[in-house]
Amino acid sequence: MNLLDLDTLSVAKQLLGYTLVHESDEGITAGIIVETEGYLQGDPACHAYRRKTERNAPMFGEAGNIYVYQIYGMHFCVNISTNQKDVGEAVLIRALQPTIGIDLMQKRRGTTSIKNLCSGPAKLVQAMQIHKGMNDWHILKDDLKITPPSVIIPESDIITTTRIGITQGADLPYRFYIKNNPFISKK
DNA sequence: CGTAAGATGAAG
DNA sequence: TTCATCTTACGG
Repeated sequence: MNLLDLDTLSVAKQLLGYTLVHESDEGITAGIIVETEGYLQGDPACHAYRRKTERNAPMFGEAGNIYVYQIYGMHFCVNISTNQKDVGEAVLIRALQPTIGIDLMQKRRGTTSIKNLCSGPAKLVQAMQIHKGMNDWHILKDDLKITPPSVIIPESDIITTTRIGITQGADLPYRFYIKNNPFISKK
């Protein structure tokens, strides 16, 4: 079965353990996805809740389409579009456990603490040098890609909670992370 | 058109 | 707890 054929919340869970890799001009950086959130149709926190606009258009692409947006005027976050074409749903990547190119991440982030490199959606975007030009790239076909886990994360090691930093839909249990992992976005 | 709020992070 | 910072999207 193909990961991207699943429904959005299933993709959000199964993405845990996958490695996100960016082959940039400066070098390769990579990290294990340890925290995700789902954004669905009918969900008021979803950028595609109301209608398709220039900003959220990548969410309506085929599953695997990349959606990068700017928030608070200074930060960027990265999502992977899910479901079929023309359905505005996606999974937000919230945290990585750094594995490759840690020196490069430290340089880009301006900090040496490994735990502080990718423990937040805007942090990992900076560490991995993800940018808006990646909109409409595909997560299996381009220089920003995912590779499967060597060991699948068991269901019992996946924690489900409400999402972070939103006011609408704050009660929906659409956030997932790997149990006991020290690299998630909260202490 | 004007403007409030936003899927954050760092510093105080 | 505050603030930096600016685009998007909604209301008038």
